[in-house]
Amino acid sequence: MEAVSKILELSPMFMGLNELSIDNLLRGIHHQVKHYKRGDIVAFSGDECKSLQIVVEGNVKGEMMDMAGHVLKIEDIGVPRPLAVAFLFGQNNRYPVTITANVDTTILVIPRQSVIKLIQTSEVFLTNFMNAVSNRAQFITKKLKFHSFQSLRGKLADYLLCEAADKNGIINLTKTQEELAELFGVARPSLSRTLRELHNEGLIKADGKRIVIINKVGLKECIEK
Amino acid sequence: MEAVSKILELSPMFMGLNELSIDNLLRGIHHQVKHYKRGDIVAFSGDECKSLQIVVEGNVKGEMMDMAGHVLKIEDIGVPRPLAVAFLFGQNNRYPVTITANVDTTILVIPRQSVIKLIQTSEVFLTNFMNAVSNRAQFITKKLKFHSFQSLRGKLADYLLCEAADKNGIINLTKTQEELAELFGVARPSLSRTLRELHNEGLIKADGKRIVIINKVGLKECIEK
DNA sequence: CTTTTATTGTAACCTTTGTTACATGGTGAT
DNA sequence: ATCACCATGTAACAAAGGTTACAATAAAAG
Repeated sequence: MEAVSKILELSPMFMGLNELSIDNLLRGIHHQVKHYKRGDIVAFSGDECKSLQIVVEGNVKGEMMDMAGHVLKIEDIGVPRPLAVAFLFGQNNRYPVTITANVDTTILVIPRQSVIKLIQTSEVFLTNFMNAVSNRAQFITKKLKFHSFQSLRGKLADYLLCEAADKNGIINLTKTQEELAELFGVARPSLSRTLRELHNEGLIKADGKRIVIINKVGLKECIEK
Repeated sequence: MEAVSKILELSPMFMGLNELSIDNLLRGIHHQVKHYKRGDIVAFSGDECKSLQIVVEGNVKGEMMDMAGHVLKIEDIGVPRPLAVAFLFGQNNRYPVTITANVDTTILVIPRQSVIKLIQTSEVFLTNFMNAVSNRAQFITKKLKFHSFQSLRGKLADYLLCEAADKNGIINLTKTQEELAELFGVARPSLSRTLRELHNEGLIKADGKRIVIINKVGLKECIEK
């Protein structure tokens, strides 16, 4: 716990403030620290969002899901990033995603009222907060575009090219196909099939987790810009 | 022009302030008024977003599009709503959509620097701005969910049920099928087909622009919650 | 009241992705 | 080594939606 403000120094919420100032700020407001075990649900989609939460240890994932069990993974959030920044104010203060701890995780919880106090007290925090909310909107907008216009082939090409950037075309997948499929919002066999197609067409060489990009230009052409 | 602050009184950006205070605020900052003719492009997707814009007359639409000419309409924005609130700060200050004037339109333009000044000067404006950015993020999140999980059938059912709410099941479509298709991000004949299917299945009675909901419960079951 | 243009209906066919099911292969625990 | 458990590969088939093309209407313009 003693190291929390040290960690927060690097957080989008507190960047630009030094450890001491952060300590002082935190001392003036209500806040608590919560611990979660791997697999614990931090927040359910639809829950009311009453506090700003900052991951100070471990990491969590946020995913949307429907009744039929379809999952769309939005992102992983690790140290020292905030959760649900864009759902603390405005008119719909409910988590749009379910937040699950990927590993044992510690989260700093700052209630809305205290966030307001922080905003009023620290101009730096205000600026950070505003930027963070804007960044969220921009991030989600990018997702919307990605999922609305990109075919599975395009999504995969885009992903592979990103992963391979400055690693001269060699990728070692860290995610399972199941995870990737959720990230793209598709069924796992579909992903597997498309991967195979890219392979058969000679654009990539896929062998388990190891993927080598053979034809970068061709792969780029798969992305519908 | 004399009426601008009167209009702004009702804007999400200035609500809670009276005409006089708004006048005073505006007098202290740089701003301009721009006029657009019906069909004019107010901003291209990808343009840098350097100013807050508020529609004071007419209305505009925002839509995403890809190279292949596919269009996803995001929304119409009319008096006295702001444009691009979430893209003024944060790291990616570029319009994610192309903004087009639906009719002759007048827009109040407030450069970023002046917005910062407004935020610093008026606590009400600050609160409004923060809420507006949050609302944007929430709105886009809802869209993402809608497009990711809902089949065309579901989108249509959802739309019809919303349109018919408190009009006891009778809808007079104001949009053309072309427009609806863009709103749902699908091809026009697909929309037409699905409409016909719902009709044939006895869930609705569709005759041109006039649609009557026959089986509300059945229609609700089309929505994948 | 025509003529023109925009909107709607619809069919045939194609492509993408989902669904289900099962085989294969790796990996860690006992 | 053996078992249990994932992750992966893959095939057959189904479903959703896109594409193209054209006919039938409706609406606006003259």
